[in-house]
Parts: sequence; C-alpha cells; structure tokens
Amino acid sequence: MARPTEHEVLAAVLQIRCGSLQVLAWQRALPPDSGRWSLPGGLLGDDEDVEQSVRRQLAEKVDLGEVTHVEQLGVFSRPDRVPDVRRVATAFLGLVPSDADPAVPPDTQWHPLAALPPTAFDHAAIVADAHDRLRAKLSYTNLGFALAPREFTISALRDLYVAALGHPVSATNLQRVLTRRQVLEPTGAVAPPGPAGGRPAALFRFTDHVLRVTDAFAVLRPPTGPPSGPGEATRVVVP
Amino acid sequence: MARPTEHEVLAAVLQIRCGSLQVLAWQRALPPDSGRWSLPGGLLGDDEDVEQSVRRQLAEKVDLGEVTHVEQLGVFSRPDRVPDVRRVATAFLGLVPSDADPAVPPDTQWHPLAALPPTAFDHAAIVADAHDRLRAKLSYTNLGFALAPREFTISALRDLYVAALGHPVSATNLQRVLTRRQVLEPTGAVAPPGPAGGRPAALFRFTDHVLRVTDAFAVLRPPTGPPSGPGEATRVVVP
DNA sequence: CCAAAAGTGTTGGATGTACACCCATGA
DNA sequence: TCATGGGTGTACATCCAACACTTTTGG
Repeated sequence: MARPTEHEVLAAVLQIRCGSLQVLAWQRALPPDSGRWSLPGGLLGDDEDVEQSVRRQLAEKVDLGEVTHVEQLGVFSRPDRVPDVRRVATAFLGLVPSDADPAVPPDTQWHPLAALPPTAFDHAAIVADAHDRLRAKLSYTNLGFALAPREFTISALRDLYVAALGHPVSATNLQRVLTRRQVLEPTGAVAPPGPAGGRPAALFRFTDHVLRVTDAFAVLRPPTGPPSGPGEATRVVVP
Repeated sequence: MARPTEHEVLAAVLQIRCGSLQVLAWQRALPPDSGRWSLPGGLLGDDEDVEQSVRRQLAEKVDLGEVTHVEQLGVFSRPDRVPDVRRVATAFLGLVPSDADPAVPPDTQWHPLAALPPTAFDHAAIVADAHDRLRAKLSYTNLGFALAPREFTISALRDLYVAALGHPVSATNLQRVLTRRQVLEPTGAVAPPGPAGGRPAALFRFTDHVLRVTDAFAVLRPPTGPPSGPGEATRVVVP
C-alpha cells in the first residue's frame, strides 16, 4: 500500500555576485536527472528538525558562517516531483553577503537567476519562490543585512538592491528610507573615491543583523493611544 | 537506522463565531495525548500533494464548501513532536465565513482562541501561527472575503476585523480604505435598522473571492515611468 | 423631537518619490 | 577649474487616523 515517505530539505542559497543575483547549485552526476543542476540539501535526519537539517546539509557545501540568513519557504510535495520514490521537500531561502566568496565543492557552482541552466526536479520553482520572498522582504524588513558586507557605501547598497529587485532604485531615497527606519547607521568613516575622483562616500552598516519587520501594518493599525504595550504586532507573515 | 518518516497535514480552521475568533478541534479519545484537543488532519496519501491532502482530510470534518480559503503555514518537524513515531507535519490555515454553521462530528468543537483548552502535541503553536498569519494578511490583502458573509454592513465587517485583529477598528476608516482599494463594493441594497432605530446600513460585498494583495510594496517600488508592464510585482510573500 | 446608528467632510500627520541643487575630490 | 560621484533640501502626491458633522431611521 503506502509507499514509504522520505523527507528532504532543499535550500536556494542566493548571493549577489558580479552585480547579478546568483544561486548555488551542484551538477548531478547520476540519474535521476543526471547532468541537471540541483539545489543543496538532503534527507531529514532522525534527530533534527528541518531547520537544523538544512543547516547541516548546507555545511557540506559552504561555510555556514557565510550564510547570514535562512528561512523556510514551504513544502513541495507533488507525488511525481521525484521519480520512483515519494519524497516531500521543505524548501528554504538562504542568503550570503556579496563580499563573501565561500569555497564550494568542484561539482558546485553559482548561476545567475536570469540564466539558470536546466534544473533537476522542481528546483526551478523553489528558486522562483526564493526570489519572490527576497524581493518582498527587502521592501518591508531589514533583510538587506543578509546581502550586504558589514560596511558599505550607499551606492554599493543601491547596486545590491537593484540586482535583487530587478528595477532601478534611487540611492537618495534608499538612504532616506532606511535611515528613517533606523535600519542603517553611519559608521563615521568614509570610503576613498574611485580613480575618477568624486566626493568620498560615507560608510554605513546595518544596525541589526537579525530579521526585523520595519514597515509595520500599512493599514488597520491599532489606535495610537497611550504608548501601546510591549512587542507591538508587526507584519510578520513568515517568521 | 532511520525511523520511517510519516508526513501529516494539519489545519487550523478559523471562524468568527459569536464575536470571537474560534478554531475547530476534535477531542482525542485514545493515546497519545488522549483527552486533549487536536487539529483536523491526517497522513499524506500516496497520490496527493499536501494541498490536496488537507482538503481531503478537512472534508471529513466540515463541508469543504464552507471553507473559503486555505493556505500553507509551514512545516513543524521537531523530532519529538509526536511520541514514538517520526511524523513531520505541514500546517495550514483555513477560514470559514462567519455566517456558516457547518455540521461537525460529535467529537469536534469550536473553541475561542482566547481560551484554548489543552491541545495535543504542538497544535497550539500551529494555531498561534495561523492567528498571526490571519492578522497580517487582513492588513494588506483582501483576505476579509474569507471571513465575511457574501453581503454585510460595514459595522458587521468592522466587528469581524475587531475579533480577528484584537484591537479596535474604526468603521469609518475601514470602509474608506477597503473601498479605495476596490476590495469592497456596495450592493445597492440596505439592511433594515435594528430595534433601536438608526439609519439603515448599506450592504457591501467583496469584489473578489480569491486572495489578492491590495497594498503593494510600501517602499522601493519600481519607478513610475510609462505604464509599467503587465502583472506588477506585489508583496506576495506567501502565495 | 430625541436618541441611535450610519455615513460624509475635513484636517493634520506621516511617508515616499522625484528632482534640483550643493559638496568634496582627482586630474 | 572641470568632470565625477556623493549628499542634502524641497516640492508634491498619497495615504491614513482622528474627529466633527450630517443623514436617516424608530420611538
């Protein structure tokens, strides 16, 4: 009767490299789907939950210290998503700062999302979900911290947002929005100008390195009476 | 070595009944956790994905026609979440309109979230996640359609939002926000006043009965140039 | 005519985009 | 001093919460 059900975890690890958003994948040597590119992951172990598992599996491909953010995307469970066996996957989004260059195994490479080679199983859908989630959260959380170096100029940060969002972003307004929300703070230092000259750029850092919702409810917020209780509700849709 | 992994689906089905947000649960007759209250659900079948499965399982407890919205919350996978066996759960949020009164099996009851009896396993955490998701999406989507009757007055809708959000909501502003976003439209009809008199209330309906994000990116939106391409990006965090 | 409930008008604040303008540096 | 990149100031639009005021009913 019931086929045994396996459970795997898969991570779309994203990083902005050379100005483009890229995803980490390894090339399958054996069937099924040999030759196609596969997201890092593996079977859920007996003594771990999916979050622990994805971190353990990722550690086999990259230095976990370089992965600044991991969050669950959802379950992929079509009965035919993997041939022959019944394998349910929990998908994750992982982020690596743009200045990291983690060592990866020889079968593993970064690929621009815009030109993804043929992927195994339903991994392309997972990558698409990861991209959507990243775009959304860049807009209403401080998630940028996970893509940026510890210190950066506003134009460098702008370039990261452009690569991740896929549309032009004004450096002027990016700075204003993020500082008003206290997502960014100046370090006090400045970066030397490039060879073409120009005013030295101030350096900034993210004030916080854990995910925070910075744009609370757009509407239907609780009345602004006396200072409301601790831990105001925020638009935390996905933890 | 590896224990066989089972996969179950569980649904926190929410409805506003008698002015309070309630969740559907059934009382376990047998161990483990006998006597405690459990969310509807069951094991994933061989030929279905988790979305199909949760609908199938829900159909055993309520008329599926009454469930106006179902969405995935995430995976609960602590190794010890269920004793003895390894069982990973995909949790869902389900919504039932406030005017429905679905027949439920004798062991099944509605319970106010504010006074939840002892729950089985990690089901209380699932209910909490469902509540958070509902609160968040009421604010930036048209999800109210899934809680409201087909036609309603603004004050009735306000009461639903108050019950779901847990804080006061101004009927005046609720109407303005939702009509501006074209989430609501007047039916043209009016409801008769109550016994105490008062002006008859206009009846409204939701223009759409599928989830739509109505409050697009708060910030970092693409430049408003020429009319942008089709299907503008929106803050779809969870499909 | 009064109370009750519903709906409209209006104000003020917060937030964001766009754009003009000023600043600091290297050649 | 000029080109270049960086940063600030300001105008304008949008959106929303709050609240005063008007409308329509039943007693």
